[in-house]
Amino acid sequence: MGSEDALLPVEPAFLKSLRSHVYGLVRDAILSGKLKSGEKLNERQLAGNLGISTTPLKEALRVLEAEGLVRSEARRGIYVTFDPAQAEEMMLARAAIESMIARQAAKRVTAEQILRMRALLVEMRTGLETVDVLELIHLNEQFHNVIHEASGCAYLRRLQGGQNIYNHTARLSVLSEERERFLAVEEHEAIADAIAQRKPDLAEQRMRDHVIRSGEKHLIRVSQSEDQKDRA
Amino acid sequence: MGSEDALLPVEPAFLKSLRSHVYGLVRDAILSGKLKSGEKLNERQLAGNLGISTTPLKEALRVLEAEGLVRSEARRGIYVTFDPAQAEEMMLARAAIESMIARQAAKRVTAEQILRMRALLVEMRTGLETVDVLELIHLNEQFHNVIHEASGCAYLRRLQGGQNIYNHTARLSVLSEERERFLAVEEHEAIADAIAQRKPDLAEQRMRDHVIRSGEKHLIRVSQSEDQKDRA
DNA sequence: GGTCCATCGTTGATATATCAGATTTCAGAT
DNA sequence: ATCTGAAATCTGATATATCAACGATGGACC
Repeated sequence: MGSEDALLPVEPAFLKSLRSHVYGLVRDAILSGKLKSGEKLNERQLAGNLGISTTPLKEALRVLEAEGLVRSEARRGIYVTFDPAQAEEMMLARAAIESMIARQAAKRVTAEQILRMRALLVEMRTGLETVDVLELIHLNEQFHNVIHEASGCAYLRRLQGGQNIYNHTARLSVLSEERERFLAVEEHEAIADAIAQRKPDLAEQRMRDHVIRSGEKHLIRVSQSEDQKDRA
Repeated sequence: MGSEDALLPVEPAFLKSLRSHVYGLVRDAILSGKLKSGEKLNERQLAGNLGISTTPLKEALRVLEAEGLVRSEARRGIYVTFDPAQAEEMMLARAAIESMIARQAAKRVTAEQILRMRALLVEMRTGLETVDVLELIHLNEQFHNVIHEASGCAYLRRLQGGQNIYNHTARLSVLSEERERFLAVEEHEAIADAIAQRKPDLAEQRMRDHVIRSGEKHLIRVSQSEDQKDRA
C-alpha cells in the first residue's frame, strides 16, 4: 500500500451510480441518432441488455422524460422524441438562456473577471495561429465559464447545461474550420467588450447571435453527417 | 349504468400515476415553502407518510432533481434546494425562454393568429372594467397560448412550463391590483403589435421586459407573504 | 362476412426485499 | 480527556416479484 496507486480514487466505474451511467448511455444514444425518434423502448428488455434491473433504468428514463428526450405513456410504452426540429429548438433554448446569463454578467462582472476574460481572448488569438483545436475548445469553455461565474446564476447555468446536445467530436469537427475559429474569437471579443462595458442589452444580443450562429453551424454539420450515414 | 355518472372518467385519483401525483405534491410543498431549502428528505419515511412504496417516490424525486428543486447525494440523502435566489433565476429563465418564443412567433405568425390575439386583447380591455380577475387570468393564458402556437416551438413551450413556480392563488393575488391589471394589458398589446408587425427583436425585448416586470411583482408579493408567515 | 367480446400476452406501475456506502456511537487505548 | 477504530445503524441503490392496464388474437354469434 506504499504505492502511489493507493491515492487514486477506487474504481471509476463505481463512482457514478448505475442510473447516472445508464442515463448517459441512453442520452448519448438518442442524441447521436442510434435511437431514432419514435422508437419504442422496452424497460425489461433494455435493462436486460444493460445487465441491470429496471429500478435504476426507470429513474434514468424519468430524467430523460423530464428533459423532453423521451415520452412515457402509462402502461403503453416509452418512446424516443428527439428529431432535428427539437435539436434546433434546444439550440434556441441555449441561446435564450446563455444570453440571459450574459445579461446578468454584464450587470455584476468584477474587474478581476474582466481581466480573466481578456487574458483568455489573448490566448485564443494565439491559438488561432497554432491551430490547436483541442486547446481552443478548452479556452472557449473557460471563457463561457467566466461569464457564467460573473452572472452568479447557478440555476440558469444548470438549465443551460441541459441544452447541450453535441459531444466533443462534433465541436472538434466544427472548429476544424478556419473561418469558424476566426468568427468564434471575433464574437467572443465582442461579447467580452459588451460585458466589460456593462451593457446588458448589448451583451445579451451579442451572446444570443453568437450561440444561434454557431449553433446553426453545428446543426448543418450534423445533418450532413446523418445524410452520409443514411447513404451508407 | 344508465346513470350520467357512467360518462365521467373513472376515478380521478387513478388517472394520474402515483409518481406524477407524488411529484406534484412534493413540488408544491417545495415551491410553497412547506419544505424549506436545505431540508433533508428521507425516502422511506416520505414514502411511508404518503402510504406508497419507494419506487414511484424515487422516480418523482429524480424528476425534481432534473428540475433543480432537490439535490441527491448518493447514499447520503436528498436535500431541498430552492430559495428566493433560485425563484428569481427561474423567473429570468422564463423571461429568456418566453421571449425566444415571442421572437419565433414574430417570424411565423399567421393572419388568423393575429386576429385571435387582437380579439383576446379586446376582451381583456373589457375585463379590466368588469374586474373579473379569474376571467382575466384565463384570457392571459389564452393570449400566451396563441403566441406559443404561433412560434411552433413545442420544446421551448415545454421547457417554459417547467419554470412556472406560482400557483393560481399567487396569480390571483397579483392581478387583484388595479394598476397591475392595466399594465399587463398595456404590455400585452405592445407585444401583440410587435408580433403582428413581424418584428422579432422588438417582440423578444417586449416579452422579456414584460415577464421580468410582472415576475418581480410576484417575487415581492410572495416574499412579503413569507414574512407574514414568519412573523406569525 | 363482419362485429363483438372473452382471453391471454405484453408491459409499465408498484411493492418489497436485499445490498452497500456513510454516519454515528462508544469502547478501549494513549 | 482525547483520539482511534470497529460495530451498529441509517439510508439510498439495486434487484426481484407482483399487479394491473392496454392491445392483440381468435372464436362465437348475428
